[in-house]
Amino acid sequence: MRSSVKRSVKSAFYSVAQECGLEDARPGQFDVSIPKEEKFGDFATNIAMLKAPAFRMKPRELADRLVARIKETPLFESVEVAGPGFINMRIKPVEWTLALDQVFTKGAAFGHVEAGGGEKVIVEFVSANPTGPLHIGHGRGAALGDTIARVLRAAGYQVHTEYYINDVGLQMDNLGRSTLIRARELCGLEPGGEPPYKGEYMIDVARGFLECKGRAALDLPEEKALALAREYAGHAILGGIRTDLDDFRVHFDQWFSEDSLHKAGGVEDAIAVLSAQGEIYEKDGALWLKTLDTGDEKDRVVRRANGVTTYLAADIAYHKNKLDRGYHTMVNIWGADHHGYIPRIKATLKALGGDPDKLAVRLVQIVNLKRGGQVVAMSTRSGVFTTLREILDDVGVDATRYFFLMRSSDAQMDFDVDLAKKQSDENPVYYIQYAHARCSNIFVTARERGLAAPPPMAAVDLTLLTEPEELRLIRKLLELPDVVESCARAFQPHPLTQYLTDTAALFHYFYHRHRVVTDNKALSNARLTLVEATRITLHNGLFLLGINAPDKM
RNA sequence: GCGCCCGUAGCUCAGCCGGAUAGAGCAACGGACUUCUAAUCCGUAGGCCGCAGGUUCAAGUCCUGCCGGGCGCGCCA
Repeated sequence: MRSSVKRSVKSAFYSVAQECGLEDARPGQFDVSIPKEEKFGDFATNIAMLKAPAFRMKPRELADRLVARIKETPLFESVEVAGPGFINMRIKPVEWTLALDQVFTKGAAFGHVEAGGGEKVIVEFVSANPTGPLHIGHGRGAALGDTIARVLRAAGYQVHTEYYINDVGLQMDNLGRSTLIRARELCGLEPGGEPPYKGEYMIDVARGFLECKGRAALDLPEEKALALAREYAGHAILGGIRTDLDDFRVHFDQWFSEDSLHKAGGVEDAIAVLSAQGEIYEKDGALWLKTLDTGDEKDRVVRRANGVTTYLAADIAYHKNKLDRGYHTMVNIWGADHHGYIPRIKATLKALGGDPDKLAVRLVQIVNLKRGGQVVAMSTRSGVFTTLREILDDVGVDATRYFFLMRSSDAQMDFDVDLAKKQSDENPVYYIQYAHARCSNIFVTARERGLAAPPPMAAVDLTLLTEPEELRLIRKLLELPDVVESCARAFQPHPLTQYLTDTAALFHYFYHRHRVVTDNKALSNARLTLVEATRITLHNGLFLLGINAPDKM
């Protein structure tokens, strides 16, 4: 609906421009927004205020002339100038009700838009080191990345999701060492030091290691035992991570191993290419990448003096790999503590001849865990953290996802576990789900009364929907495509949660004022159709958030 | 010291490219179940948008400087 209005305003603009002898005037960027106050109409535009100088007119004067033209479109009931030069437009109610038809013709695809034009996008997220279970902070990134991927798909992009596994290096050695130390403890042997990873989960990993490889593994030479432990523990922990993510309804198209990158020579290859471009130089025996001129604070080492490549080198190779795979846009969801990394990867892309703007990094701010009113600091190394698993078991998938998604990702948040548990019944997600269940239940009642529910479209006269509560709801339902598009553009899904809350509120409001199933069969059919449109909208919106839409609660 | 994020109702947070009288949920208070689910609805109350300047028809929004909170500034990953 908004796009139809925008077209009308544009064509009015060109007409007026011609009248004024300004043939080459362009409307440029202007707003067609939904006013906060209903009395201002269905849509408002600020175009007259923006373009008045170009026409050498006062805003209201230009607005008057535009109004005369806009009015010619039969879509509008009224078009008027208001305030400093806003043009307020009201759509004929019947146009709204008839537009409801698109919800049914699109069905499960209602809300989808073509904005992406099939462009290839890769969304990389979570990518937690396989050295411990996912904690609550990873959960936030997982919910965000997965939902961004869903929204981008709905917006017409070809989306690939990926988890990058840092399965090499010092941390994996530490993991292996922790496993061996815990295993020796379990066998009553001299542990041989403190485990680098102190979390209790390491004891379970060690137990699994002993069951799988046998006690004899401990008698192997240190190097062999370590390699065995490292490999076993890495797989075991990654398996747990996959299970947690599956249960959180987060599924990846690909799990990309850093180790595979090394083995395929990708890292050396990337360094060679960048060297050939003159982007890498040698100093103090190490190789440095020129990142300074892309906004970094200093150049960065990619290969140490001892010949070992750095973490950055692998990441460069990984992003080169993404570039080579032909993605138009690369979305990375990172923890906020990695923000210093953005200039480095952008520098890499630039050096490789790619467009640094292809990389869109969304930083996820810290999740502070609150328990008994106390903020608990978390650290994988010390083993003090609340796992995603624990939250899922306590709070449930739906509420947890909603909780993470209802806030902007770049604001820190406190996750008050006690509150989330205690007040789970009052979590706003239930408000939306309840609206959906209510829709379904109305159909049950309607069928009991012998009505087809939802009714076949041919039997429905939508123009019977004339109550303000009905029209308000219809207007909101038809906003979904706009919301999806703007969420996709910003890589930011949280407006969708607000939209669904608003939609549910308007539905509950309608429900309390009007009976759907009555003796008036024609009206009942029209209202049942509205209920079905609401149900489809809520269902599709919840799906984008990865939240269930129950038929019964 | 430098860089990034945040500061809006008692609490948790929305407020997009500047637009009309700054919103939602929770908490508080008062109402509504013989009627399709009361996990709902209606009403009341609650604000120096951190502070100070600047830009303009218009600033919570943009710019500058402070104040407060968080994070980052490794030949760690």
